Amino acid sequence: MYLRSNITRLLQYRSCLTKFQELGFETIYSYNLGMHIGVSAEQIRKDFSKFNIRGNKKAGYNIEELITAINKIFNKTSPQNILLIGYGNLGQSLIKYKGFSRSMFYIKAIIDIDPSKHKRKTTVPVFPPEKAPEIIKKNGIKIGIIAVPDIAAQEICNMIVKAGIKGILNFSSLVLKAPEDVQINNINLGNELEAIFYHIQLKKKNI
Amino acid sequence: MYLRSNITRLLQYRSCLTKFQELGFETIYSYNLGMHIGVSAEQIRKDFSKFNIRGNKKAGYNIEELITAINKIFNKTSPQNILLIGYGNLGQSLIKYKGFSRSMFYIKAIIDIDPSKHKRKTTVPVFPPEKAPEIIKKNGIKIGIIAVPDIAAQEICNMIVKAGIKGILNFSSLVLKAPEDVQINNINLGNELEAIFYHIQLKKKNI
DNA sequence: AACATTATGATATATTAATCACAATAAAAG
DNA sequence: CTTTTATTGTGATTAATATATCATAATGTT
Repeated sequence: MYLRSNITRLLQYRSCLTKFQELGFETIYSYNLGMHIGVSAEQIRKDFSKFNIRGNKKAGYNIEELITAINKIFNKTSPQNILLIGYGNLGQSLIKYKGFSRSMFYIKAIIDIDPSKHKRKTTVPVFPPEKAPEIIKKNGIKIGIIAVPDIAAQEICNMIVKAGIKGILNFSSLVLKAPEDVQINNINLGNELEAIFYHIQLKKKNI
Repeated sequence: MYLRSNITRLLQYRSCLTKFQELGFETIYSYNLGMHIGVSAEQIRKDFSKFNIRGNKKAGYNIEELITAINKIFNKTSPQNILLIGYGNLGQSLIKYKGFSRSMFYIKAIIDIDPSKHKRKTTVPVFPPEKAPEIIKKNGIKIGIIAVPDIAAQEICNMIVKAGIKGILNFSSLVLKAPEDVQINNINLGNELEAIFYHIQLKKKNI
């Protein structure tokens, strides 16, 4: 399957490189990295080349420089604030998940329609939907995480996009409609399992 | 972007169809469904055709039959047990997430290396890693969710694959190596945000 | 009989990756 | 210092995959 884009690969390279760095390596060859990620050495070099990352002929790539260069591509210069919409099971899980802050993304505020949640003492404040535009504009928030039931997802999407959101991580199972300049990535945990299960059965039959 | 596979689309069709069904519709035309999902009518019909789903000329497709047919493709005849490995922040979030059971996937057992977690009173029992093979075999578990730190992911993967796991939902940021017949899907929440952020900046520059 | 829609083939286009090829060059070896 | 060598950098070509478009026969409904 051809589902990996070059920027997905870059992120994979980075985590692999971090691993090598922790193991004490200082340089790495394209061939070596490719082996570990499962792509060809040429692919590795072309990806780097495309982003103007240069190696040292005969000596390969300096791992620390590589990681720095990749970080620069993703512009991790300043922390980014995010808005979480939906404080149900999934939303609460996401708040507890520490992986975002590792990547310098911070959930600045939460939006939920349930008034009882606005009064709760939480580390991140919870607001009603009508407050969303104000919060987005005041904090210059560019990314929203949609973790509301399907039925409410498109409406919320429209609202936050109108308020200035340019990127959405969508956990609903709907295909959200938004202007071209809004980047939407979808994650559906249930669907992932269904797809895995489907492929398992397919492979079973193929034998 | 060409990142949608036909089975991903089928799942999208299903959630869209459910929405239409809730709104009281009984039939739908390929053109109509396509509009809502963002693909062409021909694409819709070809996807259905590939899986031997037939519509009614002039009258379109019966929504209920479509949903049933899609469910059949994903073989939702019996609930599937899953093994969760890693009971840290992410793992605990996944346990609380109710979306899996909606898709008839149930987390049967949890594996974690921390002994203090084995004694905790949890709805799903927590076992040490060495128990994993036994649990997998005894329950005929085919799918595992890897939610452990990167450093431990490959080792865990090897162990559960050896014990009979055929599908893995991998939340670590490593590219896991496993035999061809093991289906691995990757989710990395931090990377998703980074990718979104990257695209936002890209689009900003393009204007 | 008219018509709208499905079903499907054929063709074209786009995207991505794999493969081959080879010049350039820094490092290592002699 | 010169030669050798391994690796990068990159173009060209091919292949694989996915999607878009066009075309048209088949057919159930009106």
